[in-house]
Amino acid sequence: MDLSIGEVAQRSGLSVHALRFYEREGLFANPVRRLANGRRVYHEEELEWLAICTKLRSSGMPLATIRQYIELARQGAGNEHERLELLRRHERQVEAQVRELQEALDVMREKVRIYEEHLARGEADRLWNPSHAEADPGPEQACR
Amino acid sequence: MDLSIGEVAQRSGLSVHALRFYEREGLFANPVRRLANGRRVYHEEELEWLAICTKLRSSGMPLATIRQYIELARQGAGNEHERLELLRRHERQVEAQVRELQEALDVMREKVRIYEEHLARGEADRLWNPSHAEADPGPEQACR
DNA sequence: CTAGGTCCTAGAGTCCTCTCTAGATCAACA
DNA sequence: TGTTGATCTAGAGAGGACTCTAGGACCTAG
Repeated sequence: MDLSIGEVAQRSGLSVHALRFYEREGLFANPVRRLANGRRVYHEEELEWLAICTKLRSSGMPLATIRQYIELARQGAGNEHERLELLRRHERQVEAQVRELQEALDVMREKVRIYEEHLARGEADRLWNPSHAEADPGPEQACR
Repeated sequence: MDLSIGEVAQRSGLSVHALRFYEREGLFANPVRRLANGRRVYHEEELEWLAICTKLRSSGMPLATIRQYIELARQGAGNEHERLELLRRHERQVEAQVRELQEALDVMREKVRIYEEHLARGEADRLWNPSHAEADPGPEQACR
C-alpha cells in the first residue's frame, strides 16, 4: 500500500521537510517513486529503512556516513566487508561515547552529592562562590 | 602561577579561539584578568572550571546551560536548589541518552551479526540489495 | 633592526542538520 | 465555484559551537 510523504512523516517521526532533505542528500537506496502528478509515493520498505536511519542518527552517525552505507548497499553484493567495517567502526565510536557519558555522569553525580550534603547540613553558604573564592575557598573549593 | 591563553589552550585541550569565545559567551565566573598590555592571565582555578566545562560539554550540555549554571554560582549563596535541579535535569538527560545509545548499539550489533553470519556462510549475495529488493527479497530482507 | 611568535579585537565563515518561505499545482469537499 | 489542505521546487534562514581572517601591538632572539 502506498504512502504519501505526509503519512511517512507521521509514521517515521521525521518532518516532510526532512524527508525531502534526506532524499536530496541521497539517503534512499532507490530514487523515491512518484505519481503522475509528481507526488512522492513511499512503501513499507522505505519506512523500515527510515527507522534504521533514525536509530543510526540518534547514535550520532552523520548523514554522510549513512549515505556511504547506502551507497555500498546500492552497489550490490561484493562489498559486505566494507559495510560491516563501517558498522563496526560506528559501533566502537558509540561505545566510546557511552563511556564518555558515564564519566560525565560520575562527575555530575559527585557534584549533586556534594550539593545535597551541604544543603542537608544547612551549610550551603560554605560552597564555592566565585566572588569570594580567594578570600575563603573553604573546604569545598572544588564545588562549583 | 600565571598562565597565558596559549598555555591554557594546551592544558585544557580547547583552542585559544574557543577560550576567547567562551569568555565572550560569559562562561567564566569572573571576568578574565588582564596584564597591563591587555593579555589574558589565567590561573589553576580557571583550568579546573574548564575541565568541568569540557566534561559537561562532552555529555552534550549546551553552552547556554553552562552559562545558566555559572550565572547562578556567580549570584552567590541562596540558589543551591536551582543549581542542584539544573544538574539533576541534565543527569536525567544523559541517562536517557545512554539508553538511546544502548538501543542503537543493539540494532547495530544485530546487523553486524547477520552480516558476519552470511559472510561466514559465503552467502553474502543473498543479503538485501536495493536493486533487486523486489525481484528476490530472500530470507534476509531486513538486512541492509 | 628585523623576523618570528604570541597576543589583541571585531567580525566573517564553516559545518551540520534541518526548518521555513514563496509561489505554484492539484484534489476533494461544501 | 471557491476554499481548504496536501504537495511540489528552489532556495533562504536558523542554531550551535566553533574556527578563521584581517589588521595591529608587543616581545625576544639573532
